[in-house]
Amino acid sequence: MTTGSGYDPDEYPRVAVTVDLVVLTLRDGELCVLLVERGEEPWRGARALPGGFVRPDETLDAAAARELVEETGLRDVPGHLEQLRSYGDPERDPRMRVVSVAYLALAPDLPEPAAGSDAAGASWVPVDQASAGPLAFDHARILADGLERARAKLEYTSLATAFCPPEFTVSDLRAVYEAVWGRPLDPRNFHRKVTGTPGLLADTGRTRAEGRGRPATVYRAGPATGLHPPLTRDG
Amino acid sequence: MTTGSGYDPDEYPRVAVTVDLVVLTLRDGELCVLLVERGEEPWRGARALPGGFVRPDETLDAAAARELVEETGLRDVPGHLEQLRSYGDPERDPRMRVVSVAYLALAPDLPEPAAGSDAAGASWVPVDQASAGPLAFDHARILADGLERARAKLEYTSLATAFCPPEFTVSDLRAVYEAVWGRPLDPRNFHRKVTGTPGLLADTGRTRAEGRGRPATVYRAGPATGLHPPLTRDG
DNA sequence: ATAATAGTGTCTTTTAGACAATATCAC
DNA sequence: GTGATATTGTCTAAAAGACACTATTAT
Repeated sequence: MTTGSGYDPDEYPRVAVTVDLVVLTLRDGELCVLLVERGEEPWRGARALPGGFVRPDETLDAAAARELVEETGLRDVPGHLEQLRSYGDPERDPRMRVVSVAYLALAPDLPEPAAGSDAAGASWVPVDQASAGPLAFDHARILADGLERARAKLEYTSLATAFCPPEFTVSDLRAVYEAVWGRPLDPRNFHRKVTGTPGLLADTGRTRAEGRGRPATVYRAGPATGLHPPLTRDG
Repeated sequence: MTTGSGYDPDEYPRVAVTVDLVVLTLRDGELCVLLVERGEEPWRGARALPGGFVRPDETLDAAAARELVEETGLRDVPGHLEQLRSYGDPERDPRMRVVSVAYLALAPDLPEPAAGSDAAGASWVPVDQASAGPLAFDHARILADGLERARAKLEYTSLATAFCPPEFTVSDLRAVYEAVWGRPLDPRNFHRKVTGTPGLLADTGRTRAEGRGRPATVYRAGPATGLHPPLTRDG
């Protein structure tokens, strides 16, 4: 907005603004996205990203945070939430002009949305399956953009810790990278890398035994937000 | 958009959607941004980013491209145009709820907008000055986000060539990096780096003498879009 | 003991960055 | 010639990636 000559709100076309969410989590070492099943036309029965209208006095970030809480059925969703990009092709929704501001959320392993709650109908779907099957509207494109953003940001930020619970081991963190990037990493080089990045990990002084093998040191996320130098996914 | 139960368009608040442009160019080796002076309230007399309403049957990208042409007064604007992010705080425009989808445009040295044209009132302002002085609405924030995006993308993409005319020398390209990052780079290491990146530069076989010194080889932008490995600005 | 996972050390290759040296122009 | 810019080469330090090796657990 703008230079333009005076305008009357009524001159301008009605546009609806929504937020759509790409919510990613790790379940059993697999990267999953939260999808809902549409109960009505258009795209009745198809899977879609969760989302909804932005309310009159709400910021875009607040609308995304509200939808995230509503659709997961959790009071407080830990992790990370950031704006992804906006989608506004005139024909993306056949009912009216809808501009959607998409958000990317990353969360640690969350429970399956409860059947009785508002979040019923939402479920975690492995991203490979979600990307293959059809999705409502332009949500396949939004999901692809969200995945690419997540994959890229793991390279040069500490974002992977958003997929972990408050306390985690280096192996937990490596499992995040392997799931998001879809390829195995060398445990020894990975360990040296992340423990050698100042401020990334805060040692709790404790260890945790997970079945066989030497117990792993337990860390919390440190204050660092960037990775210098970055981890690389191409290799 | 989503899951929700049926809705009537009239239930939802009227929202205006605009595009705002952060148009960057190099003038005399200085990074400049295109600003307009507002002729009316609110923010009458203040400088603002160019922008305008998205038309009913227009994609967001098309609206941004149209505004770019209108505000520069050029038929065809070379360079690069990409979506930056959206801004939708309820109070960002006192007149009504306005969600702005910001775009980032990078262009080679463009002429001063002609006084008689539609683009009159627009002018190129050095970014240091634009960032310092007040801007209308939340445009200071949008400008800062655009600059950060441009600075970051020079590291790992071939975007710098968008600031150059179709044919350019390695020195021209280096001048882009130095202007955008605001720091000098070693000409020798820079030369080795960019000429050694496959697909970044296409040799025209010609050279060009610019005053004193050995004539430089003239290149065109090659097919490569990414830089592997990246150039680094912290270094 | 054996298998499994955690963590350390070592080596090679690649790259960044500093900077010497050479090439080709204007003057 | 001198001075300026372009381009190539050389050296050092840092980092990536491969992988041997040690540490600590369960069985």
